[in-house]
Amino acid sequence: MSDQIRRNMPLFPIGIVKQLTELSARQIRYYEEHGLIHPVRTNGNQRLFSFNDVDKLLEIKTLIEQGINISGIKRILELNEKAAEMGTIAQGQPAEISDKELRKHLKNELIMAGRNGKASIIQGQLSRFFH
DNA sequence: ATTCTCACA
DNA sequence: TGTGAGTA
Repeated sequence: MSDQIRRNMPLFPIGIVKQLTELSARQIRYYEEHGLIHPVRTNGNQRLFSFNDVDKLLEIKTLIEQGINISGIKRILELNEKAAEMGTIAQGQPAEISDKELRKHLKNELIMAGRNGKASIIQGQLSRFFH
């Protein structure tokens, strides 16, 4: 079983996620409403969160504490995904796009995010692209 | 005992 | 965001 499916395996109910993240159930549900996380539903309509969801919520918590609004967080999360995808492509044997173009895209994404919010936190994820 | 949705003195 | 109501 790959790590991907392992990390996305629906495992815990909101009660446990609440303790793991120290976020209120209200907040967790609210963030779902705004598309920040996508927990699966059981037959009884109860949410089941994956390890990735919890990890994501922890990032969201950090961002919230820094005063970033939902839309800002949404954009940062999207950038992380794009960065991850590009990282996969960049590392894969058949480089689909040149390093030059990759950096160009990321730079634009960063500018976009920086304009609307106060987002410079993702540099940790992107630093490896800017040597 | 838990979680869910909805609504707001 | 908190919180209480009424369910499942």
